[in-house]
Amino acid sequence: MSSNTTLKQIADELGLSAMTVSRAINNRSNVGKETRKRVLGAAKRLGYSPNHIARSLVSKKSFSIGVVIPEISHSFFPEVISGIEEVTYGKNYQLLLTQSAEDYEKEIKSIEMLRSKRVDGILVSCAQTTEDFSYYQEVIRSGLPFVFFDRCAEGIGASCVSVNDRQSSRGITQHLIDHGHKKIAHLMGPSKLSIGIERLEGFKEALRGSDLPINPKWIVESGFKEQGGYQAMEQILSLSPEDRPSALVAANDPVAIGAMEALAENGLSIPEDMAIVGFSDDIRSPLLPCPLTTVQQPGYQLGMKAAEKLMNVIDGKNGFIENIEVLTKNIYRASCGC
Amino acid sequence: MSSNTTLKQIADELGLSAMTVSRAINNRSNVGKETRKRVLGAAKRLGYSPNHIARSLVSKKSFSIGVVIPEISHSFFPEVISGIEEVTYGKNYQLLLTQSAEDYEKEIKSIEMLRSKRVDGILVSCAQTTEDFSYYQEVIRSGLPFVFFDRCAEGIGASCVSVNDRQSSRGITQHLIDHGHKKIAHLMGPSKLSIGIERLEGFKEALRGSDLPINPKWIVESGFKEQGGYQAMEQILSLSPEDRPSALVAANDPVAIGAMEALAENGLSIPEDMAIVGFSDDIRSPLLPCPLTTVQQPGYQLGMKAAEKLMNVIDGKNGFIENIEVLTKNIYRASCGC
DNA sequence: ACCATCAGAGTTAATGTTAAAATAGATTTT
DNA sequence: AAAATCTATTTTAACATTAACTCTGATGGT
Repeated sequence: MSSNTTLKQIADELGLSAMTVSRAINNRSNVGKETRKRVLGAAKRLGYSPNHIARSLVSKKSFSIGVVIPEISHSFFPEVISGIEEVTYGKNYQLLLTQSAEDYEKEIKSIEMLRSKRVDGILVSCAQTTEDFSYYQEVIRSGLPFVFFDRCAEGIGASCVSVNDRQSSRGITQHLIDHGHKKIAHLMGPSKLSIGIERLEGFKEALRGSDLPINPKWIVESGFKEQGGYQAMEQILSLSPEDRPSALVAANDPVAIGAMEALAENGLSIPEDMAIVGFSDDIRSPLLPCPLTTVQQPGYQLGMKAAEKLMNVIDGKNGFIENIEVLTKNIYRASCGC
Repeated sequence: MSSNTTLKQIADELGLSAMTVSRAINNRSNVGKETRKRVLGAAKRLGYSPNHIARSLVSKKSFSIGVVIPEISHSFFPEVISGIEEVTYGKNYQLLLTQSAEDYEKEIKSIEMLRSKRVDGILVSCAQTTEDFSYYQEVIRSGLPFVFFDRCAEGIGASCVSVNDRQSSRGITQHLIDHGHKKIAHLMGPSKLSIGIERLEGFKEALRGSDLPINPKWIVESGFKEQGGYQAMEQILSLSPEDRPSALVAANDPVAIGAMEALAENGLSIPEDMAIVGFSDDIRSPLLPCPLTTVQQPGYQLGMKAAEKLMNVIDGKNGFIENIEVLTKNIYRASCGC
């Protein structure tokens, strides 16, 4: 931190007390007109910048909020961050952004540091590898405002803002059923995260609703990235042809894209040999060789809702624990057979 | 900020002074073995989290650095942020991320707040609309470590990390010339930013090098977004057919994509009626109806270099002002005629 | 002429932490 | 046995700001 002008320096220069200078600069009452003018002049001349750190120490308010995300360069998260920023900027908060890189250890270390920096609240989207939520619980119990978004841990005392995963998953699966598919697979997300569980449940609900078989061999954990999708698809393709599904619900678009690569390498065509639907409407999805049918998640809106909820918790108004769902929209392209 | 355990509380509980507790927790010398054990135990039990704000006030070091970018959801910037994070995380710094939304006012307000929060340094990529650099100069003069990346203001006393814009622009323009084009247009970036100027200069150098005409009507300012590209293209298409260029160098890929839309709407085909090259290798570029030839910018690497330079300035080692260039790579696809 | 009121200041103390100096007791050196 | 050294600890002050109180002199009403 570079050397900076202080209130005291301005005060000495003008023969005033620090308190009067503070009052003048913060536009409080009980400062003479002429005095205020002199103070503001000196502040400008000396390039005064109020020391927010000292201010925070006194006020116990940092006007920073921590944001923990798994990967910045996954097109969905920048959208969410934009939404968060939109809300927090309006309330004069700034974002301390940390990336977990899908690594639980790094996630914990980041949260610990954010807490140490006395952020006024934290927004977290869990890493793929997160399975132990005890540290979260400790933080939440300490009273630090805490809201999950997109990838949530449920039942540990924090609100969660996500899309209506179960319903959306059921809906997009139903769409494949409507196309006449009876053998449908699911490349599922991490089984410890709500998002993984909910999408799986929605998938199962749709199958059950149409009395279709739920084949455990057709449910493969794939994570959230292209490579996971590729590997999961290979696993499914290793089944004998008559044992193979005819359609596939992927945990998200990157996974679907990975799966498509595996199919292409095996000379199979979409949607004839295998219909595919994704989740998240990646920026690439409409441009793929076979454009991907998917569930559009309003990332920007989700970010806004999460930030609004956190602001409410911080302000102590409507800070109760709740699950907020943002509604998705199906985008029908060619990969489902439409 | 939620109520938190303090050193003093731990000290009182154990009948020690705050200083001893501080030393125990920070693993300093001159603390008895047994005492240290008791302190660490109590700290854990009480859920102690060191108050980084108080620490910063004393040490004049916040271990936060400010990052100001124009748009988070432009695929290039998340890459850069990842690179920055990679470097800063290793040195225990965290990122205060702010988005200017291409708005100069917001940019200034953000920097002012970052300065107030006493970040240890600032990384800035200028907004499109930034034309007045006097506030930057004031900040730089105040001694706050400051590094520009990607979109720089030159000659105002700060280092700049960018790609070799001029050379790259010359190279990709040359490629169009090699394809036999003689009438080449340029949709240029903002004329106040180094990136806009350098790419224009590189473009001109290539034309001059082959004794081709530089037609002012074929140089249109387009900003950095799809819409700007669309509008600029329309302007060029309003020229009489014999007055039109046969090829186009866009300021970046989004601009090229906007231009392609305008061409498609006018029933013109790429690359037959108009060859196009872009800049930045957007994630969409390989997937376009006519895949876009472009210049790949190593965003992650650029972010790393920028962060490393800033760390050096902060540490006072090799903090001299310099322009660092990260090298690009041409990606040849169909849009140039290849 | 007296008291109440009020604007425009100043003073003190507090925020949580750490650097630097001081102290007390034990151990070693001379 | 006195002096020097060392270890474990406490004390004091400082970081920049602000809340809460206090002080001073002017104004105004009776």
